[in-house]
Amino acid sequence: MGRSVDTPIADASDADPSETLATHLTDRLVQAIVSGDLSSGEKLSEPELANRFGTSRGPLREALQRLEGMRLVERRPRQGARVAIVGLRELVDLYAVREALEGMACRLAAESMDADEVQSLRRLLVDHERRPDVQADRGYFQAEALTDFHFRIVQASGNPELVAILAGQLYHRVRLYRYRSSQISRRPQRALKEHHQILDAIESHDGELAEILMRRHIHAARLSIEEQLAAEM
Amino acid sequence: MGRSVDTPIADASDADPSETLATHLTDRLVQAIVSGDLSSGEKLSEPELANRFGTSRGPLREALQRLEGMRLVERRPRQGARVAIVGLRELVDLYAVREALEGMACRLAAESMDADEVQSLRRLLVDHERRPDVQADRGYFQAEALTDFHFRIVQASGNPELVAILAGQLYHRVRLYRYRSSQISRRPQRALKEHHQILDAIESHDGELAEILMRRHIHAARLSIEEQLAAEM
DNA sequence: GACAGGCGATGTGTCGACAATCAGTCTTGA
DNA sequence: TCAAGACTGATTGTCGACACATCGCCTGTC
Repeated sequence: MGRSVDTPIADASDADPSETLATHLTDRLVQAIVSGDLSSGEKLSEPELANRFGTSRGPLREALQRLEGMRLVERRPRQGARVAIVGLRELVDLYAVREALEGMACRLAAESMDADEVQSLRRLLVDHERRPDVQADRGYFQAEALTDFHFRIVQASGNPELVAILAGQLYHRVRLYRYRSSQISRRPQRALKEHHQILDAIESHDGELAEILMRRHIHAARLSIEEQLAAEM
Repeated sequence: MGRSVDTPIADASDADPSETLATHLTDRLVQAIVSGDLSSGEKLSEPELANRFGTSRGPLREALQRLEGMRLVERRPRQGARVAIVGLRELVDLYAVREALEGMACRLAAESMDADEVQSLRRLLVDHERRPDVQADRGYFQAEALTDFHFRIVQASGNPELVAILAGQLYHRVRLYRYRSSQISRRPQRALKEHHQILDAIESHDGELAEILMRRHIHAARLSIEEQLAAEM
């Protein structure tokens, strides 16, 4: 299937051994969406995107299909695809689900995590502490930091169904929130401290406490969002 | 919410008004899978299925993609698609997630459900009571019954993210369990009674109690599954 | 001046075709 | 006899093309 050599778009690295074009496109589209390159609610034209990424509409359609599965885009039968809109209202619902799910994950993690893993997570938190934005007491939670700590706890839960739901779609949607600048995370120092407390509970294998702390941690963030939502109206 | 209200669809049988071939295929494949027509772990050949359903590989591929999103099939890059395998082990994890999520849904439903909806649900339970398999004290929970009661409570939660997760994928996977004959539901009469109790709590807007009862309800089922899993080994 | 209806252009849904890859079988050598 | 390698057949990933629906614009009429 002669991939023309003159395609200007320099794909990260072609000759995908176990990856397919659609997988690559999916990743790049996710990146483009959460980074804001494709803005919320924007119409996604298949021919244009296909041309932009140097492929045909086939793989691109498949990628869009996957994004729809992650609920990052919404497709209407003959109207095309649009980037999903995640506003404060949706974020509140998302955090409510996170509260239930991550609370559960945290309890499971506390029951099964070994000392090495706890050590590794502790180092992660120490790393976070040193970041300049945290030192300035703002901006901690966004981007990878959220994913890092929470994601690793979720993975440590040992429940693949749970991991699939949270890491497979919920987190993507959370990242899609368009104004994810400063609102979500109130007081980074505070959040970081809570992370330490959660890890303490995990370290002592106190599942019940770990769950309570994680729920409270997320609940606080949710309240902060709700407050902001109320102020907005 | 976002459903279009202005489409006065009189008859939506053939001549797809707002449906596409891929959606039809998705429904039929889901049906074929949960009904056991396509057995667990079976290899799904694209040409064969396309021929069988009278379409080309394009829409079929899209349908498979969606089934992968529901985690009803697993696709490996160049190896094709297989029907997912949901055994007792996976079922246990699934029920653990259900416990957390439906408990939450039940609390929300209790807080927001009005008298009419409660009435309607009560009628549903009375209907279930009259079914012969329930009278014989076996077989209650399977198939639509599960979907009916639980699904409607989930919908009443008013949290679209929650609905998407549970109704959009988790329930499909639960239905995929291959030996869903008698094991899951222990004592239908008992389960039915619990359903009534849950509804009672919802009726009196006691969210906390409703959540506890629902969690206990699902937890009992999970314990039953775990027991069976232990016995199997 | 505003609204309804027609017209063109773009886009989506669907199809068939081709190249690379994978699974299974057969052959060949030790 | 068994193992390794080559071959054949089928299947997947990808592409380009075509019909119909949808969107936006223009025109004509009230």
